[in-house]
Parts: sequence; C-alpha cells; structure tokens
Amino acid sequence: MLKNGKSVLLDVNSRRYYCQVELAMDLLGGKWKGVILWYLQGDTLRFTELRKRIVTISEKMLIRELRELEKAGLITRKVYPEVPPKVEYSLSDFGQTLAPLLSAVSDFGMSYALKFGQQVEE
Amino acid sequence: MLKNGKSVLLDVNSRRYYCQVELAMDLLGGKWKGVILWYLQGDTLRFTELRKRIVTISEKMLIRELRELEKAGLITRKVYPEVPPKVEYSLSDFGQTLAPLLSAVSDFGMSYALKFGQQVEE
DNA sequence: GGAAGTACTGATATATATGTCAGTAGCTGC
DNA sequence: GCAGCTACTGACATATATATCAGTACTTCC
Repeated sequence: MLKNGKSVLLDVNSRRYYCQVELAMDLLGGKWKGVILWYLQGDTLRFTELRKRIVTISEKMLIRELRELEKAGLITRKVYPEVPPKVEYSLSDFGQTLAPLLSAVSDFGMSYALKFGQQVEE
Repeated sequence: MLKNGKSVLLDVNSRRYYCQVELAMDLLGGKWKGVILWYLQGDTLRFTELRKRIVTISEKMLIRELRELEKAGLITRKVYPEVPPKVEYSLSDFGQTLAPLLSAVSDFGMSYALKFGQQVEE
C-alpha cells in the first residue's frame, strides 16, 4: 500500500500483481527455477550438463522451466547448428542482476540446513 | 556438487535436498509466503491486518501459510487471551535473517516491473 | 436477544505443477 | 543397417497448491 492508502498494481504479461514480491515469486517460484538459475550463475551450460547437475529433475521439467525463464528474459538460449544438437544456456544480462538474490537464497538455505538439518555426503 | 564429485545431501524435516537453493525455495516458495514475510518485516501484525494488506489472499491460505512459516521457525505467533481473539504475528529472530533475501526479492520484482510492466494506481 | 467482531476449521472443488513414459530427427561410427 | 548421441515433443497420470463456501466460539454492545 502507498501512503495515500491506494494499492500499487503491476501489470506484467497480462497478469496483475499487488506487490513486487508477489511478482518476483511468481517469476522465480516453483521447485526448480531457483536451482537452475543458481547453476547458471557464472556458467554457460548445455542441456545435458544442467540435467546432470540437478540430479532429480526430469527432462520434461527442465525443458519447461528453461523455456519459461527464457520467456521471462532471465536466461539466453544459444543453438549451434550441429549434429548431435548443441544448445547452451546462460544468464541474460538482466538475469545477472539476480546475483544478490541468488546468493541470499543460497545463504539462507545453508544456514537453515545447518540449524535444522543433518548434512550427509553420498 | 563438491570438489570430490560427490553431492551434498541435506536432510531437513524428513525431506531430502540436493542443494541449499532447493531447500530454500521449498521453504519460501508458493504464491504467498514471500509476500507474508515481506509484510511482517519490521512489523508485528494481527491476522486481520495481514489479510487487509494482502488484498487477494483467502483467509484459508493465509492461515495455512502462517502455520507453515511458524513450523519452519520463521515467524512467531503470539496469542492474547482476549475476546474477541487477538493474535499477533512477527518474524522470529531467525526469520529476521531473511532481511537481505527479502529486499533482494523486492528489488528484483520492482526492476522487473519497471522493465517489462505497466504500473497502475487504483 | 441479536448483531458484530476475531481468528479460525472443515468439506469440497478446481487449478496448476510435476512426473512418467514413449518417441523423434539427423548425423556419426561401427 | 543399426546403435548411440543430443535436445527435445506429446500424451497421459498424479500430486500439490489454491480457492470457495459455510460454519463456530466467545464475548461485548445495543
């Protein structure tokens, strides 16, 4: 809410949000988007490389999430005209501005795990 | 992945995560948790006050999310033995450590809206 | 005695997210 | 000519998240 008691509305891609946090969580939420962005930080990765790093994701979901992140302007997809196919994913310039967010998320996850969880190596 | 090629597993509340970002997003994800935490930053709010601020949330969801955030140790619930009931919600000490995360999320949402959206006042 | 206020609960419905499985194109190497 | 590689696609099933609606307890105030 603003000082005058009115609410700020954000219209983005035909969706309406009442708060910038709502918008951000809609873009980054879900089970995998954060993880994908995290692995793409500072790295350019091929589809298969991403799949190997994100152990438990299904190919189906990985593709879908990559498409959505691309549509949102956060990542870039580069196709090489080769056989077998080669496609590289990386953060877009705008996606790079996620750096502080991603490291805050990572820090939080880590300190939560240290506080409440057990850590196991396999 | 660690340097030795092994993956770090996190066991938290009987759930297994392969990455701290995955854990964090599981705790904070969904449509409302981020917004709730955002409004509780620096404020202690009653149930009804929260509901008024988060215009479009249903009571059902607000209660459920508050319960989960409490269970996760991120917020504190204080009940006053009065009639009509009075219950106050605020960030726990640990929840306060979300400050940098929340402001990064808010900043990102704002800059995304400025870049791709229209802003409307109602 | 009846309405109003607060913080809920529960049943049920719907929507969205995620998973599983099978299959494909085009080239390479055997 | 057949398997293998890569980055996918589509049909379908299931799980989870979210919404809608009705109702409740206890007190105060009129």
